[in-house]
Amino acid sequence: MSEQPIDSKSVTGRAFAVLNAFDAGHRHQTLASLSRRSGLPLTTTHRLVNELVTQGALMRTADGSYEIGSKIWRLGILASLHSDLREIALPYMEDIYQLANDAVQIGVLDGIRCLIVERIAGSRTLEVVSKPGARLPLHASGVGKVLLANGSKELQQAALESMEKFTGSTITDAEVLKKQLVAIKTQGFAHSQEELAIGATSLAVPIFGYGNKVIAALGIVTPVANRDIERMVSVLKVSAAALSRKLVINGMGDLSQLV
Amino acid sequence: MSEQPIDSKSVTGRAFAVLNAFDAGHRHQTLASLSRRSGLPLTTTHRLVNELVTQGALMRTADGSYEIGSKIWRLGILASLHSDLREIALPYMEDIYQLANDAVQIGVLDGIRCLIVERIAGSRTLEVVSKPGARLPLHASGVGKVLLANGSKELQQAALESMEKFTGSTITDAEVLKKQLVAIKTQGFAHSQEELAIGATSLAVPIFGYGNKVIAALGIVTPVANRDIERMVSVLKVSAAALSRKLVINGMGDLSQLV
DNA sequence: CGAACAGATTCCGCTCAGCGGAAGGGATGG
DNA sequence: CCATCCCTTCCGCTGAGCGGAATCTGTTCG
Repeated sequence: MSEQPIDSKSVTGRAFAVLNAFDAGHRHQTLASLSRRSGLPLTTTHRLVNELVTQGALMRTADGSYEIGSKIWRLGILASLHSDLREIALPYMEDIYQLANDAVQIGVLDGIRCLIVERIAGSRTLEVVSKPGARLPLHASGVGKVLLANGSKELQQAALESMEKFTGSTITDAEVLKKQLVAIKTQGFAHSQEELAIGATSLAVPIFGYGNKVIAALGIVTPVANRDIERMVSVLKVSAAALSRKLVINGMGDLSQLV
Repeated sequence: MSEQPIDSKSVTGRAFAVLNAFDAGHRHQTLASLSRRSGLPLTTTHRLVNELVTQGALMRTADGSYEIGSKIWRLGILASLHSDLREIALPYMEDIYQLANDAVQIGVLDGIRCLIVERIAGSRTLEVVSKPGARLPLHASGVGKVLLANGSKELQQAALESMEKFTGSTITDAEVLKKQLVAIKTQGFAHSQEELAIGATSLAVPIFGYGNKVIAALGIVTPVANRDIERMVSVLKVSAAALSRKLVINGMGDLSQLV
């Protein structure tokens, strides 16, 4: 919520302080707002913003506010995190979607959160809780749990220390979660029932890279929990296995693109 | 191909000169390559690149080369060009995909090209000719023709002057194309048969914004031309109409996000 | 195996681009 | 009509950024 800890030393640092003022909840901002959120003097912000606009990194909308420009978007899709994964994974995700008609998503580890890198959903699927770019908590989402269960000791410890409560079903007891993580690792899938949002149940399985290291998680989100879990887990596992193989073949078995 | 015309005046200008050195064909680059393509001295590039890496705008891969970092990607998906359109359009695209099983894509006008902003395709659809971020020629693609047919006189003139030949079927005669554009505008759909790539036929219809202004194009790409065109055009038109309405309702009837 | 090359990195003194306080417009609204 | 908020322009000071030169590393030749 508050000011970002920026190093306003270099110009690029300042420029990115401005850009970092944008997030999912602040996609349109006024100059003054950018100044406040970036912690930079208004005049400096003004100059930087103008420069960023001429570069196409920012856009001025009709109402005078600013938003991220198409240049940044076009650069962003070149990031292998997105580009490579998407190209390879989307077809498999489509196939799952055809079967399940639920939202299908892929997440990777990003700090102690799960970054949703790709997601598809039709018009009949439930409201979006997690769009691409969203960073879900590890302890309260299907994809998050998969990554957590296969993560390092340090990661687990860090995650277990900060378990925010989202719904009545959110697990906040470290011991309970620990047991679940063990089960998830042995059974090969995670289940989250309204732990992040009411009315959203999710199922997720790991995606493997080089040396069978877990590099991402593939999951679905269902409005209600009345699905045949066994069957869906099988479907997910089959897809994940095929996807894993393809990723490794295409030299993408690493994906250490975590900020 | 050659050096970009950059204004290396401001630091941001230089920084973006470096970033602009990346494109779909140059996703991984060495420092020297970046220096060459950006037109900046090696030392300067070196310093800028290091700063961009600390900002998370660039990433250094295992082999020492650089690529676009996740920070840029995360910022990019905040661009309304992507975010808004995607959120609203994807469900409709899914529905079309379910019916047709062909690649479905949406493009907007970007200079004298058609920028693919969203695209979905399953594992059984044909090889990717146009991923998101791709900039297709207006005269040789379904979506492009739709935008061109509904574009300004100036746009048409500019486009008609630079008609590159891609396949044997690519239209390069301005008069022939002009006639087609008239037909496209009256009939409300465009058809392109192997004009951009062999084995790729596309069908596209306009998406309307405020005041029935054409703001984007919705199209499908089929491996072969043996489809029932009439039927698919109907499906596309129905979806485009619903999508158009929804876009206007959600205040996105403008989309003048063209570089 | 040493020469020649291409890329990456560190160093450093000069200078001009960037800085931001101050002041001057517009809007909105009480 | 004054108060408040946001945006924009102006301008003199200064240190951040600049890039040539030198060094280091790894690769490809004859």
